[in-house]
Amino acid sequence: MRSSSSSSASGLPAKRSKPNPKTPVQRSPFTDFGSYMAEKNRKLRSQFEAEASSSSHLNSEPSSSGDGKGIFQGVSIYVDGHTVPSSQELRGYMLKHGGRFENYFSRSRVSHIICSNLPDSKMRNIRAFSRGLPVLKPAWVVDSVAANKLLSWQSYQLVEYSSEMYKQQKLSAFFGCKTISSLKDAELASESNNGMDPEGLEKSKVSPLPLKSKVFDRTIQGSDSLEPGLDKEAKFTTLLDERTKVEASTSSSAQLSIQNCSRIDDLSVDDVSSGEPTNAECLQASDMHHSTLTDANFVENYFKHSRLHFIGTWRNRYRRRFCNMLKGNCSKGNVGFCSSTNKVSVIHIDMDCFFVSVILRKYPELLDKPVAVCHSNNSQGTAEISSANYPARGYGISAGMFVRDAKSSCPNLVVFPYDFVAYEEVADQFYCILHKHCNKVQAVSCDEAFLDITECDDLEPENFASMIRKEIAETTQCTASAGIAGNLLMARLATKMAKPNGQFSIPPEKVENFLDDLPIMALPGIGHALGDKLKTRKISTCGQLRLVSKATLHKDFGVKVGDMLWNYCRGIDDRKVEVLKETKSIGAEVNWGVRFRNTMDCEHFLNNLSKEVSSRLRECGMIARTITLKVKKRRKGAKEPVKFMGCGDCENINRSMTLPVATDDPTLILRIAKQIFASYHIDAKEVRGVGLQMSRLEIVDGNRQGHAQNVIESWLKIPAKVGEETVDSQRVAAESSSSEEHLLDLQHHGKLHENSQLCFDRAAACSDALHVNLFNSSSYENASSELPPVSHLDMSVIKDLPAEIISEINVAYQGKLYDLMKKHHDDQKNNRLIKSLE
DNA sequence: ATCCTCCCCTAC
DNA sequence: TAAGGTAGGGGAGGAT
Ligand SMILES: Nc1ccn([C@H]2C[C@H](O)[C@@H](COP(=O)(O)OP(=O)(O)OP(=O)(O)O)O2)c(=O)n1
Ligand SMILES: [Mg+2]
Ligand SMILES: [Mg+2]
Ligand SMILES: [Mg+2]
Repeated sequence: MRSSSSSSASGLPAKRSKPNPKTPVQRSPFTDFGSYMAEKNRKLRSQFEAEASSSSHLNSEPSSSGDGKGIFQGVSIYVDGHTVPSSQELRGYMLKHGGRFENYFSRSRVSHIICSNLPDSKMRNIRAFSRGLPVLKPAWVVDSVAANKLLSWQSYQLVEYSSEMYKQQKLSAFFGCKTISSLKDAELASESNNGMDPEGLEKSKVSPLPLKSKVFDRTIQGSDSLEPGLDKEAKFTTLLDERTKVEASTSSSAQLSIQNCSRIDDLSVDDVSSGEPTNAECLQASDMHHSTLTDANFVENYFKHSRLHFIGTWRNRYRRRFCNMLKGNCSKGNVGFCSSTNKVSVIHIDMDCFFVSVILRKYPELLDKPVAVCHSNNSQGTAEISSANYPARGYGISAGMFVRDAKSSCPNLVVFPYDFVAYEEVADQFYCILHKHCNKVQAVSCDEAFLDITECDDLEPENFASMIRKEIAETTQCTASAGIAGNLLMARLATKMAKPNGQFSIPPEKVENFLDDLPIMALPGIGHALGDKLKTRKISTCGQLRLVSKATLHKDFGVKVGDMLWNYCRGIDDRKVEVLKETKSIGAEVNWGVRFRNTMDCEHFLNNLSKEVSSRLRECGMIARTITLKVKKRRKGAKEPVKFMGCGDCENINRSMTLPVATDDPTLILRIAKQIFASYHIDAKEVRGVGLQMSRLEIVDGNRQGHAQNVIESWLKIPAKVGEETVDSQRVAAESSSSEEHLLDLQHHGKLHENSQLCFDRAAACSDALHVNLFNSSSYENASSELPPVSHLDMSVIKDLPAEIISEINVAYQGKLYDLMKKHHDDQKNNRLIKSLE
């Protein structure tokens, strides 16, 4: 009540509501959602007003210049990197003149980013990082103070904003013309696809409709289509022996030829050991961006192209975009109270061959031809298939398979490159539709969710499913399939039966029969390891698994896993449809293209990874106490991996360290990571993968100032290590002091625990938290950042748009549009009321 | 018992 | 050439 009224007061040109709800009260944005949104909208409004006033060079905020509240009223800056004047001075200016200063970047709390000139290479990062907020020179603040008014920021921009490209993309998605969306990504595979790739082809055309060409026809000729009517067994058998990834050292094929390659010159290092060929010497000149040896910015570039990174990070983007939907959807609904009277009804819905379906919207004539999505079309290549459509699956092609294996079983396979922006858009549309029709949605992945429709009485489950599928197909031009059953397990199994483009219901009385011959591997939670273990016990179907006693299962697999097996093979599943639970860990790892010549290379990489992890923590508003370094080390005797630039057969070496105080400081994370790495005592040349994971998370304190003080305070309370009274963090970090290393060893052997905290010096705690972040600049991550502020939208126009489009725009604005529309609606009523009273 | 850390396993 | 990530569940075993 209270919060919703205050949010509506601040969300609008709230001239007649109280001028400014007192700002100094800073509540945690994450504990009070209403005020969080209110604050967010307030920020956007002030930004809008600052922009609007730019032509006249006057601040349009009526109160701010007149009533002494200060010229920076409503302005909240984040200072990135070193500036002149210093960030502390800028902070002083802001606070003195009614503005705010944020120590940490947050899209919701920052209205302007202040940054000094940077080298070109860093510009891109800033651009991505700014997320649509103006990036300005410090002079904007200084000059404004001097002029005693808020000056237009336009002429102080550090980065010119040309977001037109993206806006067009976004609009094209709304109106179903999909000509532009992947032009930019087309070059990805065009180089490798030898002109056989229809994506590359399209680049040379302007027509929105793909025309057939000779090359094109040749690629698709002679493909057989898959016989449609597969029965249950057939649908599930592929799951049994799909194991294709064997790291055997077949010496024959695509081994890299060892060449005399020129030494990399931008990182002059001369201690490359002689004798055996080094990592650097194994590379060819054309490898520029494919390994850590040649690409100083490898981490960022790698993630930009990684499909697994895309699907792995999607959940957090969803969390942010649909946070308001997640809030109202409390999962405590029917936990069995009403289920006695009303049978629980669950729908599982999953897009059909998602990545392929998305691209085939532009090539409908290929729908019945074998098509896959993959980085490479090279029939010798070890690139992995991401998704294969159903005709392709008829040839045994499935996700994770090497493209050379796929092409060898199906030479006519058409391969498309990735289009992550498009997947993101379709996923948004998908979830928009789900949330529109159901308030109990459990997101599983970017193309898959559970719905609890027990309380959607107005429609039979089957009709509900077909209604939703129809809307998804019409909106996204991609098909989804649905499973309907009495619990999550059976609904998920039903979906497999339903695919492609269908739906399937398993009523309770059919459950036993359905499961009898079902291969156990088809059960969720049973993968290769469990499958093998059961196979040695001569168990391969659910029917056979049912014959094993619960006690035996407990003994062999533990209580929880034993229960799961016992329940699932009987179709029992107690889980409820739930919203996303709180995050427990945040991490980043790279196990491809990792090749180091020496420790320096490795530490450079750790530096980038620390920044990456730090920025991910900050995006989530989290800090962490435990840092885990994960390293993959080439196993003794293992050859160069069969997969190009892969990690091959490795030993995993993981070790964690818990800090006295939670952090998100990249400098501190780096220091710990280096220490742990040093404690491994391994040769950097043997490293094939590196990861950093942060756990023991805490939600960041709303008041960062207080937090920073606490950190410093508690760090200062820790007694300094003997013989380490100098606090030169740079030096200590750089030389990786051997005493620290020993301390870590001791700790790991259980001799020290609390004392291990001593190995961090005070400088780390006091180190300046401001720094240049290396944010990911993948376009899908900024998907909604380059739009105009939501306050620019004209509600009277918006409200007349088709619901579909409103919904899309709402997603683009992370749900803020609906809020604003509601406020607009309420305000209209108020206006009328006020008018009638006057 | 409960909480750790260090794994392995699973899913997309 | 090619982009083998991410996060949660849970078991084993040790510390408390
Ligand atoms: N090993 C995997 C599994 C999945 N994906 C990506 C591509 C898929 O399109 C998407 C969704 O995964 P699904 O398991 O839902 O597979 P599909 O949607 O492709 O096929 P299906 O029709 O079986 O759902 O995730 C991937 O890149 N690599
Ligand atoms: Mg799918
Ligand atoms: Mg899926
Ligand atoms: Mg399984």
